Amino acid sequence: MEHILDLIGDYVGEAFETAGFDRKLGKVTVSSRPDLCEYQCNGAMAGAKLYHRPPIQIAEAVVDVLSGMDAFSKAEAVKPGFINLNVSPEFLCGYIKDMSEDASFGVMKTDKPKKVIIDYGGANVAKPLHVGHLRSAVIGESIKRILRYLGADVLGDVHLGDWGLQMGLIITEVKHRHPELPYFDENFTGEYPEDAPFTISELEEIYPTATKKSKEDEGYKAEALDATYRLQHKQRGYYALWKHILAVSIKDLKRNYDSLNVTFDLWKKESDAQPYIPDMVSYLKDNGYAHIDQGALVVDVAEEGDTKKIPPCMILKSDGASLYNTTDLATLVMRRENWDPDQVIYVVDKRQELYFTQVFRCARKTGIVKDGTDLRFLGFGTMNGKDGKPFKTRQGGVMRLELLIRDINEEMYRKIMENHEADPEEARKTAQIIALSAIKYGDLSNQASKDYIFDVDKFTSFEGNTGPYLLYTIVRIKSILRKYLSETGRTEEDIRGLKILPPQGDAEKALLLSLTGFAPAVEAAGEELAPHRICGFLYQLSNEFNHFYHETKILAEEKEAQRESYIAELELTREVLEQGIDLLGFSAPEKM
RNA sequence: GAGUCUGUAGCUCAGUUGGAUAGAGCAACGGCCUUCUAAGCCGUGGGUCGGGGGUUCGAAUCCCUUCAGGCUCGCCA
Repeated sequence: MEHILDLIGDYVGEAFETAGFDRKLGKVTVSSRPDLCEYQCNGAMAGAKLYHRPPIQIAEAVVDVLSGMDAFSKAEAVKPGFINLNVSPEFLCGYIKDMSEDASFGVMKTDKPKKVIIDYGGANVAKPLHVGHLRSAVIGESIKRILRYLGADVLGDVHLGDWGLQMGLIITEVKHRHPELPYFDENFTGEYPEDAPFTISELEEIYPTATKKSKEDEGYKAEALDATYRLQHKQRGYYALWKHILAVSIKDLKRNYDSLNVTFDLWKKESDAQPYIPDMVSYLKDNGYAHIDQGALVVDVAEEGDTKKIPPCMILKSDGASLYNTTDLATLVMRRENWDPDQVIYVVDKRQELYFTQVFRCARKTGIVKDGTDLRFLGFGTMNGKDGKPFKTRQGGVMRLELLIRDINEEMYRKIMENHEADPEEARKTAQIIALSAIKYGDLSNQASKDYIFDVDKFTSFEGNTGPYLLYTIVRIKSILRKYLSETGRTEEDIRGLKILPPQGDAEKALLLSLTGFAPAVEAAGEELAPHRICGFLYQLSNEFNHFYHETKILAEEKEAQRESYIAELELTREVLEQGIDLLGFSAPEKM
């Protein structure tokens, strides 16, 4: 379905052509001066040089043609050479009708779906999620939904950190506490227990304890290194214990991500990429890509035109061990073999940008990814506290994500109970829904690449440009629709068949005009990987709706056809808003 | 030191890729609830878009310069 801007642009282009100018000049944008007009075209000014004529003359000639067209209720040429346009209510109504019948509200799905893997989440096994993980999860989830909505074939991969010294540390600490366990008996040949010898909360305590010990005690550290080595060489008992760590930890991570409404299609781990490393390393060596420098195996990735020296991409450390780069490159090998993606998007802290530049260049240069694979780095800024410094607990420690969410849920629950009489159980559920919208919208409404301030007070006050405001708007609409159904005895199916009439008043027209912005907003968000574009659209739409709501008696409207038209408009607004917040990764309650 | 990002109202942020008089929300002040949810709506005040040059019909947006801050800069992830 063609966008309204293109549709109008076609008319204006035609008018340019009829008046004797290039139709390319007929590009139309939403007006920057809504007090003057709805849409504008600046092509006359661009054409002034081309045709050596004053822009206003060109504009006037074009306006002469436009005035005869049914699509416009106003077309005028203004001072330097602006062409100001209002669309006719009938034209707008026609577009809205098409939009409401379109399954994706006018969004153009790609006919050739590309295969995309989004690498987000960034969780580590045996470590609780903390606030630092929030942005990756929230932004990545939204990007996944947006691209999928645009028709791409998308896989979200959590890419779990489950390899390396951290695992050795945990195993060592477990060994110290329970040396009698069969995992540490090298002569043990039987079946290992099915249940893990620790719970998730024990696991979360074991890791920091072990880290602390290893820093203070050389012997302990050596033990951990040894355990890591044994694990990586799949010593039976260690490997079995590691499996327990994974199982316990992943179960807990899933629970946490679920509570954020974040889901992954792939639960791949760093360890899954390990088998690809040896072949990859020999490939890099044999083809002359990698060479030894200062004892380490590296691939040069400097390119002409670099504004600074880009250090080489290190493949193996001077002790021969692999490192993060190795795993990430091997992961690309694995992804190519298993899924052959056209695009891989990394949603990670922006401080890793240089590092990923190295990895991307190395992957392209060496053919680890096929030509044309689009490797995208979507770096996000730091989540800061009110003081502008990285978000911390009151004690100055790292804030666990679970606790942050719980705090906001509590605060929300308190607010609901304070404002309304509500069933406590119902209120708990509603509080969760609203709190999630507050957290996610607070993040997504900012540009991802910028640092942003996570102000708990602001988010729990829920006024203005916030998630709860959007939910409130949706709930209002739902409430009216419910009442309409019960008054008329009609079904939700009936509502979809109601006819939309050309808008009568300014508020109604503004609402419909605002609705037409859905497709461009979603497409822009997809192209720029920028969910905040959708936030901006939804906020504007909500404003227009609330304005319309206050000006219009909907259920009390006397003319039935008009009332039905209002209801149909409400339904479309609701559908668009709910689709919009779904793309952001949250949903609306029935009441609040 | 080099590179890079950021700088817009007291605070938090937008600004549709160069358009007209730079917009919201908080905070401040003033209105609107016997009528579809007031978590709302309407209004008032608040700006040298860090500073300075340039490009052009036209700049918050592009170029140069300068100031301030953040981040990064080979064996961590």
